[in-house]
Amino acid sequence: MIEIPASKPYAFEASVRDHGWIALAPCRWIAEQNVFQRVERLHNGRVVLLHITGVDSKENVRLLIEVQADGPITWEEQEEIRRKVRWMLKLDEDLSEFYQLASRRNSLWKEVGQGRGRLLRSPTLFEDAIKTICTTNTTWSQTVAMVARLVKCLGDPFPLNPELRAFPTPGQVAAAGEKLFQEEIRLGYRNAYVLQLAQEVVAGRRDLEALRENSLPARDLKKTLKEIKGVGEYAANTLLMLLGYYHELGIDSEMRNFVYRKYFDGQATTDQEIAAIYEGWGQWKYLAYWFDELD
DNA sequence: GTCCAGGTCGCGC
DNA sequence: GCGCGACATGGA
Repeated sequence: MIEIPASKPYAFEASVRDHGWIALAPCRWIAEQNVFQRVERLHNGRVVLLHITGVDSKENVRLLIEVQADGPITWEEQEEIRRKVRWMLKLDEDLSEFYQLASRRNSLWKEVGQGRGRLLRSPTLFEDAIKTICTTNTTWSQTVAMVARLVKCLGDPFPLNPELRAFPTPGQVAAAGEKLFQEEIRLGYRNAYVLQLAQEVVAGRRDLEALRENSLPARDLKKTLKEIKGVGEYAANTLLMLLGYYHELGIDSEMRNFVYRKYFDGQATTDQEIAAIYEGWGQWKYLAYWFDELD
C-alpha cells in the first residue's frame, strides 16, 4: 500500500469525479468502495492495477494506493506510481486563489472551496490529447466508446485479469495500421489525427510530455498544442486546463447551451459574451465554469 | 432518409 | 482575420 498525504482542503471523491474523465478507460470509479481504479503501464512495461481511495483525517487527506501486480513492486515502480498519481490528481496545484474568489460568491460556491477543482487528468499529455480529440464533434457516449475501443484493441493487458488493459503507448498506437483503426477502433475521421500524433511522438518530432514541465508561457504552450492536427481552439484550451491554465474557456456546444440557458434566457449569443460571463474569475475562468450551475 | 453531437481543417476571400 | 462545406461514426 502506497500512501500520499494531501493537504486540506481536498475533496477526493468530488475532485476525481467532477471531470468526466473518470468514465474514460482505463479509469473507472467503483462506487460501492469509493475507489478510483486505473490500469497503468509502468515505464518498464509492467502493467499494474491501481485502487486509489481517500481517507479523511483531522490534519489532511490520506490517499491510499493499493497496487495489484503479478509480483512484488520495486521501489522505483512505487516512485513512478506515486509521481503519476500526484499528477493525475493534480495534488501539486495551488488553488488557494480560486477558493478565495469562490468564497466571495454566493453560498453555492462555498462547497467548491471545500476542496473541489482538482479535475482528473491522465499521466501523459499524449493520453489527454487523444481523449480530448475524441470529445470533439461527437457525443459523450461515443467518446466513452471510442476510448474504450482504443484501449481494448491496443493497450497491454493486466496479467491478473487480461480483460483490463492499459492506455496504449505512442508506439503501440503508431504501430496499429489504418485498417485496424477503420475496422475496430472506429474513431471516424479522428483516426488520422490520432495516428499522426502517435507517429510524430514516436519519430521524436513532437515532445508532448515536455509540455507538462511548465517551462513555456501559456501563450506558447497554446500555440504548440494547436499545431497538433485535430486540436483547435476548444481542444487547446481544454488541454491547457488539464495542464493547470484556466484563463481561457474551452467553448463547446455544451458550454454554449449551459450559458445560454443560465444567463441569456435560452437565447444564443456570441462566444465573446460567453467569455464576459466568466471575466471576473481572472486566471480561473475555465475552472469556474465547471462548477457553475443552473440555480 | 435526415439531422446532429462537448469541432477542426482547408479553402477562398 | 472570417465564413463555409466536408468530415466518420452512431443514435434519435
